[in-house]
Amino acid sequence: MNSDFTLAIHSLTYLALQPDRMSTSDGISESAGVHPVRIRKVLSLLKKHGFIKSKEGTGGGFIFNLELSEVNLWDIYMITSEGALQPKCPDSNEKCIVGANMKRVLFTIFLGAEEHLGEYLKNYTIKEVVDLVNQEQNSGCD
Amino acid sequence: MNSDFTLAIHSLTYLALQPDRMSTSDGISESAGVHPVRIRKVLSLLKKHGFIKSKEGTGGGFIFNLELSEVNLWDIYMITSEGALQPKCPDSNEKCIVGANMKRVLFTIFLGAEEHLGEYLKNYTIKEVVDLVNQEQNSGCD
DNA sequence: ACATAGTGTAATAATAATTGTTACAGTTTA
DNA sequence: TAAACTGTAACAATTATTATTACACTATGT
Repeated sequence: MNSDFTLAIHSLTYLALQPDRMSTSDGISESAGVHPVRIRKVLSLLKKHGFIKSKEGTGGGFIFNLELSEVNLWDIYMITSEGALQPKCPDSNEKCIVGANMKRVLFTIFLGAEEHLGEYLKNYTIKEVVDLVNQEQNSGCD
Repeated sequence: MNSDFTLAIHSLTYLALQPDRMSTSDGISESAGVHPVRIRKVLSLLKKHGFIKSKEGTGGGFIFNLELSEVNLWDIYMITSEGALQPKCPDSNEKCIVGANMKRVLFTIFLGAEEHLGEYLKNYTIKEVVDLVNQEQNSGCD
């Protein structure tokens, strides 16, 4: 699974815990253990879809723009990773009945798989994720 | 998605259509458009689990060992790709409540996602895949 | 017996995908 | 006008995947 998906979840969870102030890509990247530019790339997608707001300049950063329960993991999956389940089949032999048709058959099956996965992911909103993170009971940020 | 999974499905479908004679890794690799050594690697896993038989030497090759409807895509997934849904999270900051706990929370969620996917994949046996391939109606192998 | 056609598998090379880094333009605040 | 940010593009480094080579081993046919 694409790690943009989990970075997006991580970032949104981070923002959810800082509802009253802007968080910087540096802060989030330190929490997530990746480069700040990657965070900005992922968050730029989330912003485009209205999940968060951003502000440039001193004191700027990112902040949640919706209720936590309005954003579920399927939404995030679709934005960051739609089609990621699809296998990248090599071009197979069109002269063979298997080679010629397998790609289409698998495409259909995996399309269904993605939809099915969607039903599961819709059960988790950022609120649920935040609750799960809190349940694990560890120390807070520096 | 891991392409070992789809190569395994491709190979088994190929074998399903050649029930009376052995197929070689060369033949399958030509149909699938990959290197024969990869086919042998993937098929060696399937053999280990009893789905197929193989025979070395002249006239040897691979052949199905079960009823087509005894092998479903979840079985194949488990053999070739178990855990593939799990994202490879970078090591995040243990001093941050999000960084410290996100990995475990995501692990749990994705474990559930894989189980859920399993329910879907169990609906497809190789028999169904063969039927779908035949429905697409293209020319046969050389 | 021995040439031929196969599997089985390890080691390595090539390629592709992902991730990190640098650079810099633009924005906001003080 | 300096400092602290976002937004992006371009490029470098790393990692993962795939192809290839090599060769031991096995069975068959002559």
